[in-house]
Amino acid sequence: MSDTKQKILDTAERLFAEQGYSATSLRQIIADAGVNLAAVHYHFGSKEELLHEVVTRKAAPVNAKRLAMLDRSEALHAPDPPPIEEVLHAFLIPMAESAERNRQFVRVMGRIIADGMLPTILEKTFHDVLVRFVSALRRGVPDVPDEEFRWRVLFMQGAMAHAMCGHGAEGYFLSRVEHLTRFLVGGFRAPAAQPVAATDPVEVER
Amino acid sequence: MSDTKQKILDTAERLFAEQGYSATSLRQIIADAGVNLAAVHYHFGSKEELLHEVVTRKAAPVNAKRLAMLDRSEALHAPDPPPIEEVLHAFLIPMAESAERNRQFVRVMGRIIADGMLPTILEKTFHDVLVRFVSALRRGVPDVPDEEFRWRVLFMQGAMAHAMCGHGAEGYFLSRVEHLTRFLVGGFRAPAAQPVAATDPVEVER
DNA sequence: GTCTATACTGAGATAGAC
DNA sequence: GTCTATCTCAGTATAGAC
Repeated sequence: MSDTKQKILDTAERLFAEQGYSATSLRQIIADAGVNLAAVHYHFGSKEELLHEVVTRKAAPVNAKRLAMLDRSEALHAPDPPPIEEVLHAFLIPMAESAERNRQFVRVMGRIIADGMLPTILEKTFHDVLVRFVSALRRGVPDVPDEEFRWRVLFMQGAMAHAMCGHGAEGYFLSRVEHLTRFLVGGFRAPAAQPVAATDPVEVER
Repeated sequence: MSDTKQKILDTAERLFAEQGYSATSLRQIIADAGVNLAAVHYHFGSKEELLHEVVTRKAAPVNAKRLAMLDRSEALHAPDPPPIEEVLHAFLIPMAESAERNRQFVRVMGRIIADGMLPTILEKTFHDVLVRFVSALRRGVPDVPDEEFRWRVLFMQGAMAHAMCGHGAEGYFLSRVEHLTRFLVGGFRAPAAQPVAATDPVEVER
């Protein structure tokens, strides 16, 4: 990789982590990196593609570790599905460990979410991983109907996103994983389609 | 309210719902509304303030209904805390009903979240409501330690945010409320601070 | 008080010379 | 591959008409 490209990537990662994606202009990046503005578009095409490369460069090893942990967990319990605690751990712990080693990465991710770039980046970088983990979770809660399960996956994504960028994104990420896992396990294992509020007087009245 | 101001608000709400906040330029709004660019800054001061007024105009009655439902629920169960199912319903149902009547509002909210404007808008518009509901929830799960509870509130916010803007934001919002309530109740009532994965072989190995 | 016309600054993107 | 110059479009600010 050319020296120019490397400098752009490193500088962009630092500034995105410090200020967020939208708040960081290409002109600031190229000034700090000491390169020319057009070099960004030559090497990356656009600001969004630059962000994409910043993310994937760090996310790739995390995702590899996630899949490795999931593989082991599935092999260990085969032919039964692994308990969803383990599935969630396999997803969350590699990210948390990366966060301890490289504080900047998780901050970039948090900033992406806060900047609303999540859907674009998420689909490009995490699609394959998500598919694997969602199907593992699916096998772990066989009693939950399909539609309910799909909703719960969506709720889980929201909870994870907030967990990552929430206030105090500095502190011990591994302890946060424990909190989050307990919460998600409770949510996924909750009884499905029970008329929870059938006798709810507040609701009946409306 | 002046006709110009009204036209700007209506047009902005429609375009924000259709395209999102960042993707909608002030120039597009004023072109569609048939007013002058400077009128926006005269009446609202900035694009962000315009969004703020678009949101509060619709959110105010929703929040009022939320608090009314919570009041009734608390009075009904006093001196005991209301079950968290009812608290969550009191929060979610008014928004869902508003969504059925005015599809555009919930789409604006979803777009705000997707655009990352959530923290700013949320604090300004929903702060008081959030305080009331969080303390009601707190009383509903007395066994959960404080720190764990605070995390769960954060996870809940994330799940709610995703639930609102998630794919299929068109369909029956009220059924979505039921799915979400069950998930959140499960998460909040999950056993706290249990070493879920203490014997997790995948984790022990690291 | 309201609104119009216009100018200012900074953003991302691009064409073309070297 | 790299860089200069330029383009378009954004949000914002101001002067002044009614």
